[in-house]
Amino acid sequence: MPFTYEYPRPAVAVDAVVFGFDENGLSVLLIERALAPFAGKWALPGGFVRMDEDLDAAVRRELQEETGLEKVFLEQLGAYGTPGRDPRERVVTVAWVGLVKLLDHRVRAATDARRAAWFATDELPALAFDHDTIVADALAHLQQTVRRKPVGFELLPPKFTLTQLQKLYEAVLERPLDKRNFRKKVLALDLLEGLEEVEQDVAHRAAQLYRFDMARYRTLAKQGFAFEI
Amino acid sequence: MPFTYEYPRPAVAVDAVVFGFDENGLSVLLIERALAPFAGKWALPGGFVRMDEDLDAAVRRELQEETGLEKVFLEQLGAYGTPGRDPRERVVTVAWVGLVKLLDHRVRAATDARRAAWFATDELPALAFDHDTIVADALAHLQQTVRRKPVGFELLPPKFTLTQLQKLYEAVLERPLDKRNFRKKVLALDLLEGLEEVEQDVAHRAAQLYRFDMARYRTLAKQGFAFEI
DNA sequence: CCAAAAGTGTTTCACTTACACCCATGA
DNA sequence: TCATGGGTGTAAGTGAAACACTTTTGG
Repeated sequence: MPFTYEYPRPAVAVDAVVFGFDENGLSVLLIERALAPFAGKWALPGGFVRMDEDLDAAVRRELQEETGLEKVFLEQLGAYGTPGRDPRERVVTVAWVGLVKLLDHRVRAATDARRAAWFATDELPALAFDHDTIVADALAHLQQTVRRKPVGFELLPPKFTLTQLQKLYEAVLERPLDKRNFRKKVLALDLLEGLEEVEQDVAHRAAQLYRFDMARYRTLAKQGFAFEI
Repeated sequence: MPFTYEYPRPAVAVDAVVFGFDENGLSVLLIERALAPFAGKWALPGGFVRMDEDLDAAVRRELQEETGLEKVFLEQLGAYGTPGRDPRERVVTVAWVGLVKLLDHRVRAATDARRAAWFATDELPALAFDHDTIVADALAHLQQTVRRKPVGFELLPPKFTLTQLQKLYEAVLERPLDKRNFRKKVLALDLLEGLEEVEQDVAHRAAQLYRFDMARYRTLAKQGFAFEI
């Protein structure tokens, strides 16, 4: 069932740079390519856009199919279309940055039909296509985003400690932060709701758990918000 | 000479939101559509990407062909690909934000074969396709960019006064700025080079002219830079 | 001499930064 | 009782914001 056009057309694809976070730091979700080109290499999850689906629907579908992830927080990163970036033919891809609560998703991603795995951002293998560039751009984008929106919380479980939150910011910004100043500033945002619970099963004083106030979160996310830390 | 593919493909286009600035404020360059759909409506300059050209090359070519503009400062805004955004068929467009020194280009743009004209950003007509949305996103992008990079200077003539620069920032940010604080901050950047000349033919005290130091400009543009004003 | 815009400093306040010790808990 | 991370306050410095008058020039 061929499709014919008067002028040649690039193929249009989507790719996702999905970040997760846990005690080992920041990770990116990759899949191992089964087919040429770059067979055996790791690459970003993604695929071709269908004619009747929006770009964000396409990337959500591909994430679901290839890695099992659903309900991912996604922002568009930009289009990559240099001729030759795919050796087979001209492909223009629209790249997205995704954030997930890693612990929720670790197992499902690894047990899918295609091999999918999380890689620490400081130990990434060489990737297929121009995906190295896209991941580097996505990291830079995340560093910017984290200062403007409280998206950090997209990466944490529903209940978390202030130390976890600080480690997350340190991992994204790649620099150490002062504990007292960090707590002062983040609590001053009036975004966190302190719970009556503490973490369990730790060999030291148990930390208080927090969750974030969704209403306040949406207000801040909409207004722009500047979290210089 | 038809082109046939196994699966259907969207068309891939580029569109440019080019901003200019003069004594009347901030303007956007539009072209009047000759053909359906939206014949007679104003739209962003743009067109389809050729198979052998990069995305930024495509937008530069279209700008040259449709408006006469060349050597425009361009940044990618993002991809727009919702099905139905073009009533004829599926088109994914990659939008760009451009900045030009308006006075250099005013005449050429208006004398081209197709009708092209500058519109003040606060008096835009209803645009074809989803171009209203793209322009709104481009304005938001410019407001962000202007705080992070000294791109404001892309919009001014080579020699300019501090008042012109302040008016530009006021137009982009849509709020008044304090004259003394503005001058203090912008001069503290060590980016401007004061000239021995003053403006001519004004009915009041003539203002000193400045130009910007390209080497310093590139340093700041690369480093990120934060110009909160 | 009048109109119009250019040019110029200081004070106040808020926020950022640097910094060190005691506390609670489980092993 | 020891090891581990949790939790807390203050002082100094820096940067932002508010604010009004004199100067220069051409008409």
